[in-house]
Amino acid sequence: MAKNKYNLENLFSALADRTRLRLINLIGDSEVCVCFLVEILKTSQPKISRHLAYLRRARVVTARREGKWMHYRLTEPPDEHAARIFREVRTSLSEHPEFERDREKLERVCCATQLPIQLRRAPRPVGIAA
Amino acid sequence: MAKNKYNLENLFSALADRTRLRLINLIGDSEVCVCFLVEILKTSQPKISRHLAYLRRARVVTARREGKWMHYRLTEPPDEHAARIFREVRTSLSEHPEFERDREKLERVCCATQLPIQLRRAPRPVGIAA
DNA sequence: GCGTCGTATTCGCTTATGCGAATATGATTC
DNA sequence: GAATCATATTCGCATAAGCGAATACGACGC
Repeated sequence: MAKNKYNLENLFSALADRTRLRLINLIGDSEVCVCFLVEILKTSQPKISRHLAYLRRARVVTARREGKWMHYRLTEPPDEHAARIFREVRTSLSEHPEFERDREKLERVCCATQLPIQLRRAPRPVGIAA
Repeated sequence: MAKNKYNLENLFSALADRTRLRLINLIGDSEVCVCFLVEILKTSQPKISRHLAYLRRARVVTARREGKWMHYRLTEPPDEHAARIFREVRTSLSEHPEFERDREKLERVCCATQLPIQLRRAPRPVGIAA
């Protein structure tokens, strides 16, 4: 990445990492709080945060603060071609078994009547009306 | 890259470089000799060769030897999703002005009645009947 | 065989990327 | 204001990627 001018290479660099693909897949059409991402991916919070920053720079996610919590949602990259490719990538992820499992896990965790202790007070992901 | 198992990250790593995108774009639906790629991209031969090796490892090109010359053509990556994404990428490149210019230049050079000196004996790119 | 041509690889080097650990920031609660 | 919670950033290090220069390889021509 590194460069400021938007180009396709930046998009592909952002996508060239397993953790980031999993994040994109998990966020999907919802707006998801960081703490859920940390919980589902069973990864350290700084690592998740850094990868989210990477995705922000590539302009494929946007963040919204709500009190202590940060919510992330996917966004269309500015370049038209990049946007088309990104949609195709999301479709691919959604059909990939390995990534489906992550989404199912998020579903299970956030829809359970009892959230795990570390998420007790966290705002649950919300679907975005497309 | 580095890993052997085929996955999406490998594809994106391969695409995350300007020179490689230009190579993919230049090869397009034809089979192109390395010497043309070197000539059009005005880059050193070892650099082109290394990037082609990278693309080979990502399984998006295949090479064919003909005497002293190596011909490269694009190929569908093995994974179905990767293949869909790759097609989308190719379409995007074909519509991008910056990349169009490269193709026009290749067209001009290889269709000229007189090839430049360093390409005098080189086999011209040939279109592939899809 | 020897030289040459087209291409591929290796060798140092520099820069970029990813990581865990520690620390900083920003908002909330008391 | 102090403590705490959720998140972001910095630091130091290890590994990977990209580059030019030099070299190796493989096929051809003599």
